Order: sequence, then structure tokens, then C-alpha cells
Amino acid sequence: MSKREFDAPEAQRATEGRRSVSFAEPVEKRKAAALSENEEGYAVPESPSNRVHTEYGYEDGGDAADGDENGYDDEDSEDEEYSSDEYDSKEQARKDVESGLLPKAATMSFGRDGEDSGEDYNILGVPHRNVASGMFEEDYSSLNLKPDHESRPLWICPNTGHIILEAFSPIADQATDFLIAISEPVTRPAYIHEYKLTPFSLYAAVSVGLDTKDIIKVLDRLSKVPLPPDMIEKITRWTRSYGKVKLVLKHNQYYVESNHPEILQHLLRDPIIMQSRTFPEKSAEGVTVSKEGIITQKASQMGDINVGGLPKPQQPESAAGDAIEADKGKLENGKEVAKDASEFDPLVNLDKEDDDDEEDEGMVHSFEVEKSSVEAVKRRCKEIDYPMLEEYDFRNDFINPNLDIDLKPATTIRPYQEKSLSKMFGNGRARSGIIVLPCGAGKTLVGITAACTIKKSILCLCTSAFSVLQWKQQFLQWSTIKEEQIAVFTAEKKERFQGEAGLVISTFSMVADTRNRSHDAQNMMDFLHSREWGMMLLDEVHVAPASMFRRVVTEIAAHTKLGLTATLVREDEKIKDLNFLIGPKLYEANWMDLANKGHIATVQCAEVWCEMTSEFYKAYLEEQSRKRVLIYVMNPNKFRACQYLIRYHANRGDKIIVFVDNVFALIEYARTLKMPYIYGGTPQQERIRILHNFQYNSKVNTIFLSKVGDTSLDLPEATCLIQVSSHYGSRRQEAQRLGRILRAKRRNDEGFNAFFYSLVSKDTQEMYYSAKRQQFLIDQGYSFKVITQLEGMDECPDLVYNDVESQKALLHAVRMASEADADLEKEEGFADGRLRGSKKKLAKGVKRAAGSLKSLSGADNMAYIESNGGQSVAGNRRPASSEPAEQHRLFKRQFYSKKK
DNA sequence: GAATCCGAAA
DNA sequence: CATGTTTCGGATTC
Repeated sequence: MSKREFDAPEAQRATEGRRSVSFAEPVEKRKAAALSENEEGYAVPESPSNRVHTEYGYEDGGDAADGDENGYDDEDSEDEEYSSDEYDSKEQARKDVESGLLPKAATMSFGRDGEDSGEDYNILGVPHRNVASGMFEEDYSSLNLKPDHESRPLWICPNTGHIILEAFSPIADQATDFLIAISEPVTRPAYIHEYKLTPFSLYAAVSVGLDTKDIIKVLDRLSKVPLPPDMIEKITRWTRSYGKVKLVLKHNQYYVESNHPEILQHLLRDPIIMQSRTFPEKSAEGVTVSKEGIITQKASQMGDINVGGLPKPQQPESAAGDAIEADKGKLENGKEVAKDASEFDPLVNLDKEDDDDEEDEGMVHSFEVEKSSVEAVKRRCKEIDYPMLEEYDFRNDFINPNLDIDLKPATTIRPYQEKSLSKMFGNGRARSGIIVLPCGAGKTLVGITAACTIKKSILCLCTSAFSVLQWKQQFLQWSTIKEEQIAVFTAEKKERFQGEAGLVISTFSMVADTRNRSHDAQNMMDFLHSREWGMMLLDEVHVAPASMFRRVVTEIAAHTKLGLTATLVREDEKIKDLNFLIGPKLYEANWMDLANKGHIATVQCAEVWCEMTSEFYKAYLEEQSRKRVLIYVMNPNKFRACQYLIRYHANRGDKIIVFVDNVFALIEYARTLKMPYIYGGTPQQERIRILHNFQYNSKVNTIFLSKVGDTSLDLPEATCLIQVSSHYGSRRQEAQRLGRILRAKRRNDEGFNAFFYSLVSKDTQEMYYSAKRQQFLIDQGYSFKVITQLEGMDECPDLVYNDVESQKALLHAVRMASEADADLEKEEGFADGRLRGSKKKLAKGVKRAAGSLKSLSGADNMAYIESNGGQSVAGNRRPASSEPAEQHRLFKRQFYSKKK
């Protein structure tokens, strides 16, 4: 990463500071300002609800959720003037509509869902658990709008409790900050953002210092409708017990700690928690142990030390220190300001309350739990509504040795990175939790800055050995850490750091492995287990819930756990486990927001619908589901679309990455188009050569990649991405791939766009998966344009598979391939996965090259004859009438199958 | 250090 | 309704 990546000089930070409101800055005050501005003639959407109508009109095409009775029948409100300062994305939004992005995607996709009522479906006809669409089937005209509802940006759905934000409101930025703090974003398309309250979002809210009545008060202020009573009840219930119980790691042993003994007693009545409790072996002086195992002692020894030798805070030149100081400054500011707006006071005043607790009680109570059952206890506490806070008072930890590490003076961090860190260190301690930033937005630097703030031993875990090296390199680049303080722990290298404290970088699988270990590895593991870590840094934390990896999180004694990820989604339900494995989500950046501010590239997303040729479609319908995949991936029209897009973007000067998941298809595509390709079987040296060429050779503008490109491949920067085939409905994969073009350097050029194409064979299963995959990006505010016809493609006579005969030859090759595949599997049922892969590839390469390459080279007679000799002639034409029927049935099966 | 085996993830 | 396949990292072996 070059320095330009982090080019937020003071000036920029200053402007950003003004725009992006820190939460510590009173929303109330800003809002008040905005409101008064309205009164002074600020143009405000006259009838905001119209937006709702327009936006979701696609949903059911009807007016079920009609607000006419409330007087929202004004259809002319589309063009009011907004303050562009207050609402930047409005312009963008309008462009979207004009360019047809939004309505088109929505309308066309709607067709997929057909006439169904779609209770669990969103605009795209994709099953989605928590989507607002249901709202628009109910009649909410009875809702009691406040008289001045127009200036308030929130709606609250009385049934689901979801919160709808009008993102075009003049105070949307402030409202967003508030909502991010107390709730979970569900989906954030252009105009309407949807949030929901969850126990954990409120837990996070409490842990950053908000309390019940403030949450209710501000929410009520922002809402157009009175808060439903059950929502108030929920907020009250979920915040009442939160933050009262802490999990403390002391001397490598875990304690559940609270200032309220009755809460501990309550917890110990729970059988699961009781089983995990252990009695201390001996009691020190001044410490009493009840027969329940509750240890009572004078409020923390730390506190005593605290008063006297108050540690000097962060180094002034440290940006982390700056972040915290800045944050504290804001807090203090907040306090002062809040004296005027006294209602807001407790919102920003959190230190005081904590102190009160400790001082009032004077005593702190705790009981010890077994290390092995910490996860179970945490989960149980969450279940019985006492989730545990994990905080680390690192500045008062004089037991663990300090690590001499700082950010280099030249290092600057961007406003959103600062913001995410201020959520983590908001009260001067380190909180465990997760920070969600898009790829290319500088996650690594956030992690490094956190490490530089805590200044204790750090354990950093990544997914691959390659990214271990990357992290090491980044640490050396951005911080003052010395090489000898870093220990790399992978299969090849088992280093130790020098000195008492240091940084260990390793992989998840290295630390999670329970099988027989090599001697060195076992030694290293003993070392990792034997000491306390200031922080455990988890890169790509969405992998942590996997059964194998989750253990490391609990087994290694770390005071703080910071998870970093770009895509906090998984296709299984395990993602929720992260809440008690790591901690609440501390910060989540809005991708569109960062794109609008120029931190990541602006991406145009498109889904290209490729008509299946009749031969391929017939073959598709005849085949079993497994072989179908290959057929729709190899669809000649897709092939041609791909070639056309490559040519088009190559002429623009773009660097193009093409993803083809299926290895056979990958090789076919790449060889036919004479482009370099990399897949799992490509040797390391070859990979490096190809990537190097792609990066520096101006003649090589395209590479083809299999799944290897998703992770653990250091891809050079690209500006255009074409996805030919992919892994079922994995949203993570889609997002990760998009991330490959987000760091495009040219993003700062005026009007520069990166391009993301997803090629989909029409009327096949792929359409279902495609829609599913896009959901994450849509939730992030991206809109997919549907392209059914690539302009100018027909005028390119030199595209491949231009005639029926070569298409048939291709189909034949595909059929041969899948048969050969089946045969091969029978022959060699075992052997290494990787080897099997490469062997198969080799075998395939030989066999198939014979059949397919020839056929690709033109109208190869043999191939043609063979294909004619096959079954294709016999049933050449199906009765035309049967096809649509078949297709329709198919659709029903596919698109409704996921529904309960 | 490559070939092989294994487990696991997505 | 459950799914398959590719890829990875680590350890062992020669």
C-alpha cells in the first residue's frame, strides 16, 4: 500500500470531521439545528412518504400500504431541492434512477417472484429473513402520525419493530449515526434504510454508554410515529441487565465480575453457569469467599494503582492516541454542550456512571469459571439476558509487559478508521468486538492502530499463510515495531519474538489444529497458551464461527478480541455466534458512503442475462442437476458475452479479472480466448509469473481465475471484473470478489467507475443463485442493472461460437467432459484432494483437449460428426409448446423451493 | 522439498 | 430437500 492510500491530511480530516458526525456530538443538537433550518425555509421533502411509495411500488405494484388517507397523495414531490451538503447521495440516487439502475433491476427481478404474495421476499424476489417488504402488504394508514412528522426521518413498523430511515432526510446522517449505535442495519439501498433492534445491538449500545431512557427518547424524537409500547418494553428489557456483568481475565484465569452480588447469585442459580464455576484454591488477604464461591474484595487493586501512578496516555504522535484523545475531547465537548441540552447529557457521559458504580459499591464481587467452559457461560449469560462485557483496562495493566510499538509519525488514518477505533476505545478501555470495513478500505491499518494503542503482546490470526506475511509486512510498514519483535508461526516457520512482549502472526488452522503436532508446533502452542495476550486480532473474522476455528477464540487467553471483516455474512446461521465468541459489532461502514467520499472505487454492477441456445437449453433440461451446472456455464452466448465484454473493456484500458469457478470451464474459456489462467493446480512460480505479467505487461489485460482468486492470492489492482460462474448462492464470495476492484487507484479520477459483471444464463438455476448472491451487495446499497442485450455484440462477427455447428461441437465437448468426469471418479475414488484435482485436470486436459480444443478451433469435422452421431439429432426439436410449460414449472420449483 | 495424506471450509 | 467440489494448510514421509 502506498502512502497515497492514506492521504487524509489535516485539511481533509477537518472537513470530514464536520460532515461525519461523531456520535459523541449530540445528535439532538445537530437535529435541532437542522430542524430550525427547516423552519427558516430549508426545503424539506414535502411528503416524504411518497418516497416510500415510489421506492417500494415495485414490490406489489399496488397501494396496499396506501397512505392516501393521511394526505400523501402529492406526486410532485420528486424534484424538491435538497441541501446538497446535507444529503450528498441524493444526487447519486437521482442518477441511479435516471440511468435506470434502480427501477430496472427492481422491476425485472420482480418478474421472478411472479404473482406470489412473497411474505418473506424482498424486492429481488430473494428469500430474506428480515426484510421490510412485508410492511407494504399491511394497511398502516391508521398509524398515528405526529403533526410535525415531515421533519422526522424515521418510521417504525408496529409489527416487526423494524426501523425505516428516510435516507434523503436532511438529518439522515445524524440519524444514521444514532441507528448504527443502537441497531443492526438490515438493508441499505438508495433511499430507504432499514434497521432492526436486537438484543445485541442494544448490548453494543449500552456498552458504548447509552442508557435506556436516552435511547427511547432520541428514537422517539426521530420517529414520525409514536414508539410502539412493545418496542419500549423491548428496549427497556434488553438494556436493563446489560453491562452489569463483566468477564475479566486475571492471571490467566477467567472471572465473572460484578458490582452487584445479587446478580452473581442470580447467575449462579443457573445450572449451566453453576457447573462451570470453580472455587479458588486459596484466598488472599482481604478477600472473602462465600460458600457459593463468590469472591468479594475491595474494588480492584487496579483502581488503587490507577489513582497514584496514572499512566500517561498514548504518545502524542501516535495516531491511535490522537484518535482516543480526539474522542475523549468530543466526549468532554459533549458533556459541556449537553449541559444546554440536558436531556442528551447521559448519552455522551459514560465514564461518570462507571466510576459511580465502583465508588458507590466499594467492593467488587466475582466468581471464577473454568477456562474450558467460558464460551458456554457466555452463551448462557446471553440467553438469560445478562450478556457479559469484555473490557480490558490496558492502561492499568501492570502485570503484562508492555510492547514497544507505535504508529510511524507519517502514518495517518482516515476518518472512518478513526471512528471505528473510537468505538473500540471509547471509554479509555479496550472493548472486544467486530469492525466491519469493505475490502480495500484499510482494515489492516485499523488492526495495527489498535495494537499500537494497547501496547501489549498481540496475537494476530489470518486465514492463509500468505496473508500472515502480508500482515507482517504491513506492521513493519506502518508501525515502529522491530522485525525481531514479530514471530511468524506457520507450517514452515516457527519463530519466537525477542523480549517479554511481542507480536505473533499465525493462521487459524495452525492454532486450531488439535491433531498430532510436530514438536516445534507443540512448543509454540504451549507458549501461546501459557501467557496472556493483550489483544487477539482476528482477520476475516467471519471464518471464526466454523466449528474448527471457534475453539481458538476461547482457549487462548486474550484480554481483547478484535475481529475484522468485510463481509459479516455466512450462508449458515453461525454468524450469530460471533456475538458471544468475539463481541458485539462495534462499527460497520456503509460501502456506498465510502465510495461517495472517494475512499473506495465506485462500482457499476450489472447482471448480464445470456439466452441459452436451444441446443444447450435442451441439454440442460435433460441433464441431472449436477451436470446442468457445466451446461449453463458453457452456454455459447455467455461465452460470447464474456469475449465481447473483455474486448470492450480492454479497449477502454481496463485491467480485467474473469472468475470462473468450474475448472473445466475455466480452462475452456481461457484457452479459447487465449488468455492466461490460474487455478488451484497452477504451480506457485507460474502463478507469480502470470500475475506479474498481468500487472506490468500492458499487452496482458485479462486473467482468468478459479476460486483461488477469492482468497489467498495477491491480486494486482483491476478495474473490471467479470463473473462467469460461481459457488451457488454465496453472498460472501460475491462481496469478496467485488472487493477486488474497490481499491482501484483511478477511483479518484473524475467520473471513474469500476465495473462488475455477473453473467447469468437465462432461465436456469443460475438466476436463482445469482439473485441470492447479490443480496449482500444490495443491502450495502449497490444496485444491479440487468442487461438483456449487450449493445453492439451482434455487430461483432468475429466472436467465438458464431455458428450453430461450433456450438454443437462445444456442447458435445461439454457432454464428453461430464462423462469423463464421472468415469474418472469411479476409477480413482481416493487420492489427495489436491492431487486428485490436478491429476484429473491433467487427464481432463489431455482427453478434453483432444475433443474440445479441436472443436474450438473451428468446424472440426470429427467433432461435428460425433456430435451428430450422438443423441442430439434424434430429438432435435421438441414440440414448441412444451418448452414454455417446462420452463415455467422449472421456475416455480426453483424460486419457491426455499420457502416454507 | 516434493509427494502424499488428512481434515476442513465454503 | 439436501446437496458437491475445489481449495487450502499442516503433517508425515521419502
